[in-house]
Amino acid sequence: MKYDFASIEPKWQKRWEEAKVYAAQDHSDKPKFYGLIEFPYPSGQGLHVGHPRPYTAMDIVARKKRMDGYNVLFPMGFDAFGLPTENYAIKNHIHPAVVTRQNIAHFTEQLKKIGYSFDWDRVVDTTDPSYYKWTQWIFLQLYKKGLAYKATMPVNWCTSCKCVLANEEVVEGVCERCGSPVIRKEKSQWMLKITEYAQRLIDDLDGLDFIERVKVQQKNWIGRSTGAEVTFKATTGEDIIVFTTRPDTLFGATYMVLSPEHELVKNWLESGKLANADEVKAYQKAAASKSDMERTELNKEKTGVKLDGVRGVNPVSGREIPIFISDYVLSTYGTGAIMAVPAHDDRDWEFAKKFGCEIIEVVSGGEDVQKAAFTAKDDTGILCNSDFLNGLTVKDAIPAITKWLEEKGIGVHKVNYKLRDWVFSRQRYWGEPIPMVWCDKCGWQPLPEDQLPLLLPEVESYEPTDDGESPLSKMTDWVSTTCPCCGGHARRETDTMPQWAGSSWYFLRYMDPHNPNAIASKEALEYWSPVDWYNGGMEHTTLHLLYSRFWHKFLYDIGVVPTKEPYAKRTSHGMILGEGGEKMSKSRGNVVNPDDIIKAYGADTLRLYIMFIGDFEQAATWSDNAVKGCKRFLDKVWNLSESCTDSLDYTKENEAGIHKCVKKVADDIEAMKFNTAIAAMMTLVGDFQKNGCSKGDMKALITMLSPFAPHIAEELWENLGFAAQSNTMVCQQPWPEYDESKTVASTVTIAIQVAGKLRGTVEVPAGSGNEVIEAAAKEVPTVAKFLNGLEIVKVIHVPGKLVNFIGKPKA
RNA sequence: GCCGGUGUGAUGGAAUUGGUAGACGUGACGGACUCAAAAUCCGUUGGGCUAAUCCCCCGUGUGGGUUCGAGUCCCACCACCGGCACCA
Repeated sequence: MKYDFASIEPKWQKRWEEAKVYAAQDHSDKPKFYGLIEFPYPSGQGLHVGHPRPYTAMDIVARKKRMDGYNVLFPMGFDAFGLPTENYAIKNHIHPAVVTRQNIAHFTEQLKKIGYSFDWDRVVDTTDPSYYKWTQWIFLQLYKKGLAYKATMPVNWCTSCKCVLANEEVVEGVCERCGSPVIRKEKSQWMLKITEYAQRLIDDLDGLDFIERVKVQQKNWIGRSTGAEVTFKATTGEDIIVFTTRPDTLFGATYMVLSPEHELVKNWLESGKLANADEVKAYQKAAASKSDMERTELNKEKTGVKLDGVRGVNPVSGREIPIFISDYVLSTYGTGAIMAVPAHDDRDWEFAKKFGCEIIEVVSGGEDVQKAAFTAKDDTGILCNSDFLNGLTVKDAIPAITKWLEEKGIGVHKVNYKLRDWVFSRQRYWGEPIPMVWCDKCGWQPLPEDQLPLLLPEVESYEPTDDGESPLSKMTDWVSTTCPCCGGHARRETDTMPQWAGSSWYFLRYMDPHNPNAIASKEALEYWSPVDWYNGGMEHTTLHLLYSRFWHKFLYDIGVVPTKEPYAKRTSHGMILGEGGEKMSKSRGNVVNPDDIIKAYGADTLRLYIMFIGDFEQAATWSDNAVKGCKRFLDKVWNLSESCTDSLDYTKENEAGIHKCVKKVADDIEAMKFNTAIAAMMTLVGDFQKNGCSKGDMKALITMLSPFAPHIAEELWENLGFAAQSNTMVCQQPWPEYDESKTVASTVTIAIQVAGKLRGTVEVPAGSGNEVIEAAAKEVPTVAKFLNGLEIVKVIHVPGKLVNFIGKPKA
């Protein structure tokens, strides 16, 4: 009989589903394992080969854990709100909900064809009102704790999506999703105070088993820096508070710079303090109209305007210094104002050169500060021209001056973060409505919880508008409501939540997906938390992964979830590139559709290849040819099952190899080295072909293979009679036993080196003593040749591996 | 500029963490089977030297170093990839 994957695969998919073999148990004496992969956005194009890489990896892990006796939760769902669906709906005049339903059905069908062991009874869909009810509920809790607030500020505006973006969604000045330019727009937005959690988001990384680059990237993004806030006086009497990481250089502050949007500038303009008001206003206007792209452009020459009529006073030297406004000082970081120390900061130096400001060296040890700034922060710098700080190292001067400033009441130690609050409103239709109501009398009021979910209304047109109003604002019937506080006339918030809302807590819903009374029951949360292993893409490190950690910490604080962190372990997979090593894309025409591979070779071959393709964490290049190698391997396994002997014992020649393979594959799965696990099984199959094999040998092989290629494994399990015998499927089997003593061969090959160079090998009985090995080694002709004329001064033995003779020429 | 990663045959990638570099797969070449092809099976496949699949020499981005021994550790550099970037 031939290996007929096309009939085998649907057969077992059906049987698994009917027997619900992959359903997670809510109550169990077994230890629990919660394995999670990032749920997909169900796009119209369906799955591409990038999806199965993480899914197959976690599926193998989940299957292995079941074989190890765990109660496994391995769920799947759909992150279905979002712009592509909305845009597709607009173009094709179909309601986004209908499009979403179709896409989810298509994805589900495709995923089932690959044979994943998902618990299909726990599917979540973020667009389902019974789901987003709880997304809205979490928002209300955030609001009640003061962590959601409405603020008017310049925000990122995508010119193509016609929608605001979070900082995390802007990549190099363009929209992360569509690549269109992002401009700054003053808008009133719902914000989430993620900054309140900045320190905890850094600190709690320490206890987590996350791959290092994820931790590093999150820390960089949060961007903690320590320094001091120092109060300067303006000659007009106001305080100007600046943030600096180098309070030690305070004596070298020769001018100040405020961001163009700084409050004091407005005040001075309004009160007529500035002689060059027109010039200042013109600069403000120019800065405001710049896009993010222009503002962050590299090597851009510094611009700015000196304020005429107001000066600052250096609080330590008492000197009057000029004040500038410039867009190199950001209004959104620190206090929006800096003291400029051109001698010891590159940016200040550049600005000072252009505007002719004084450069005073206050840290010696570098080159001439008139030629370049000396920025070293280590012990190489010694303070000078700094009164009582003179002679101190930078490291010592920072705490000294900070203490002094605090005593004098003109400065405080201060920590700042680059992380900004999360801009949470979107001016689009296909998202969760924000459950807030505006009353002219009572202000913003949260919708009472018993009115959740606040359903997304049916609308005629969901087109975004140029003026930045949500499509929902046109639904006057829906918008118009009563105030929950005073009962008077009120208006609903018409913006919706960003895509990241639903995905910030979905892993909790899997624990108890149908609960109408809570995001999940206390018992379910206690039992399943935390996620034991979460695999996902690096692209979500400073988006979804950070946001969901923030939400989880908040839910922990209000007593909803039992753990501080949602995910105990985080791993990440590399991308699958098209043939030729380029990113797969429709325009390049190098997209591989998993359906085609399944049709031609079967799902098991697809699974095997996608895991064999290379190092799981690195990018890998797709190769149609290499797929065939995996198919050939499965063909060999199939043929062996038809030629094996009836014995249920391991064949003597294969026994050691099987035991080694059992250990190797188990270890490799845990370490996500699926490629070498498969290679080990390929080698074992080669041995079976050479030595012949028994049913018992095949039983071990099939069991090990089953997490990787589950369909063929079930079929062979049945064909060889194991199913009838045990009345189980192979996926319910325990992992084969490993006995180290069985792997010890009777002889070992010892490498022989002379002066560290390989000169031959020798076969000796296992456990031979050093003398025996040395004697045997010296007999080897190629070795003897090199030892001839040498006096051996030292012999190094590596047990079971190697012997190395060190000699010197005989006198 | 700062942070992180990677660099090994024609090719995707292995190497038990300092101990026989190139496992396993692909491709290529040779052979068996076949009228023939496909499929399958067997063999060869880093470079040099050679009659030789004997032996020897060279070989893991480059240059140094530590070590009996380095793809692996240290120092300096080069190239590519990713993240952050006027964050005071």
